Amino acid sequence: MISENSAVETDAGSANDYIREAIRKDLRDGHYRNVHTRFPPEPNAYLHIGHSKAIWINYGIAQDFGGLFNLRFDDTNPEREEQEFVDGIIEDVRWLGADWGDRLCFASDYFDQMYDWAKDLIRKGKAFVCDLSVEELSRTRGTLTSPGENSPFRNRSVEENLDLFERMRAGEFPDGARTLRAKIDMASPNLYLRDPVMYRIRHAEHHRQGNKWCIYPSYDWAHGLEDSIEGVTHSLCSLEYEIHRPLYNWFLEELGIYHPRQIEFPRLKLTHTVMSKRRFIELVKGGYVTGFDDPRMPTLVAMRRRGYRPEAIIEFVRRVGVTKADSVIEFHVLEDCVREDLNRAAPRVMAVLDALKVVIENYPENRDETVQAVNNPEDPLAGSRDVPFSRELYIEREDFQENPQPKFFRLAPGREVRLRYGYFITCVGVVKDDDGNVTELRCTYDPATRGGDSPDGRKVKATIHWLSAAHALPIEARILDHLFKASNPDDVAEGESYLSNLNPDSLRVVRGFVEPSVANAQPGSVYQFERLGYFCVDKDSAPNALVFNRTATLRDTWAKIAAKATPG
RNA sequence: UGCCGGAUAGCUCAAUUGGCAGAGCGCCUGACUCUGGAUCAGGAGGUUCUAGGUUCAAGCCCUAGUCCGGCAGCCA
Repeated sequence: MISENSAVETDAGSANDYIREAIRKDLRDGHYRNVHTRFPPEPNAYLHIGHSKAIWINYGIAQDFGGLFNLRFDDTNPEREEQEFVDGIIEDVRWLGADWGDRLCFASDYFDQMYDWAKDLIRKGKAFVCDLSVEELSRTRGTLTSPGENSPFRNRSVEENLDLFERMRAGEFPDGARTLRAKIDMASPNLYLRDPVMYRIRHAEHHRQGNKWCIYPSYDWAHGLEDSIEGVTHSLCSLEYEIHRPLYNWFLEELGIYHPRQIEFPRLKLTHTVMSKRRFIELVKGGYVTGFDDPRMPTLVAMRRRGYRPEAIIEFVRRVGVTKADSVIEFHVLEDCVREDLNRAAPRVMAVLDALKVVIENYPENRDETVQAVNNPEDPLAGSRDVPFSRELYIEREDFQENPQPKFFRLAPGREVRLRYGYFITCVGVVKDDDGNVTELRCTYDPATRGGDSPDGRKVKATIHWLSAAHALPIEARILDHLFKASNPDDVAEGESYLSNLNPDSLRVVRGFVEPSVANAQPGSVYQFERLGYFCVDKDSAPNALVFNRTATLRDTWAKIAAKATPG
């Protein structure tokens, strides 16, 4: 149980923002005795990264104040909603770590109560049945700068309204024939107060209610009621509902029922992506991505598939914080959170994505051995593993330059480097094909440097990753980049759509190799391929055909050094 | 020619009641290192949108502007 005092005295965490501030004041002033929030998605799409902000704010605040959090499906429009999305959303919210206890709620469960309350409003003379068509209603609503006009049906008697409303519910009228409207003020500067629609007729099957109803409540009518019924204290929603708040309050006041407080916050916006259901569908239908869970999409299913962990997403929304300013966050902030999380958690493994063969000339032909490799230098408990070593190896083509540029410290003719956890090797020869392409390196190794240390104390300037060619497992690596090349996909020339900003290189498929220790890795497992980045086993992966998504790159300081060293 | 909201470092955000404008990321420099990663240390970076006003004192309060965003579904 939440006592009055415990709620007030609870340390609201390190986060301090205008919402928490307002809640603290409400508790201090005795407006509410506890804190109860909710996340109310409509089950008409998969959740995206933007929703994680709403979840974090609602759940995080409930947590901070020792309060309760509900997961509620705002399923008031049967034409858009499906069970598939209910299931998907539940999975996503749980994955993020929000805990709604036994309070999994559905707005549609309150339809009876809402209907009764609507009749109360009719009896009070505060609602009426209107016969205007969509077009007529739109025309008489007025504009942003001019008042609307009263509906000719505005002064129907209570009896007539009640009768008509009951017949609406009974299914006597076709879709769109009539609506129930609140009677407020057609001259209000706030358009949402100009006799808003409370019920519309929709002869449609609801994913939970079946055909029980043919009238459905509108968002404005339903939402405050849902909050009130559930005992929500603070209804935290995004900024576009700010202008709806007077209406939210009006319904609760006219009904005289328990009155939660609505507070708004700005939506999360990210560069290099889009965040609307309509566009998700366009991207999928147009074949620009493979589905809602394509790892390039900003949906949570996609990010999960890509290897992002909930810890990283929570950290991201925490960093973004809560303010009233509407803003766009750089995508790299998210990536930085992902890197920070994975650096801590991901086991290291060696993989070569652009293989160059190396033959160790002084290593016996028929021998192989194993060397010990540390699984995660950030985590002493992660232990170590055996990695096979033999005469023929693969290294990254990029780790060799025949004519090394300034500040390039890796392999070059005559130069010695360390094979990570292996031996020091020196390049003694370069084999080329007829076109002059390097096809193979001839090297020697120093047996005394086994494990990577030289007994004579000599240093090498670089350590590179490698694979024993005979033991390496072939993999497909999907190198992912921003879906849109422009920071703002809507930044396009006249007549063009955001689709012209699609990044043609957002997916590059590469054939590479990985060490045998990951042979049985399950989809979802994330590794750091040493020096290459973080990679996650994709769901398309099979035991003999491993597929990895590149979750994120490492911070690439070499790219900066190379750029500086290159003239021009 | 409406209503509502916003504007502080490159970006995202802080700044008790009006009381020395700070942090994270990014950037630069250095240290260290068996990932050119990570980590650590240091540094640069501000006319707090503009113009007035109140005050001992203004990012904060007042006035007038400027710019940006949202709003005219029987969507949520």
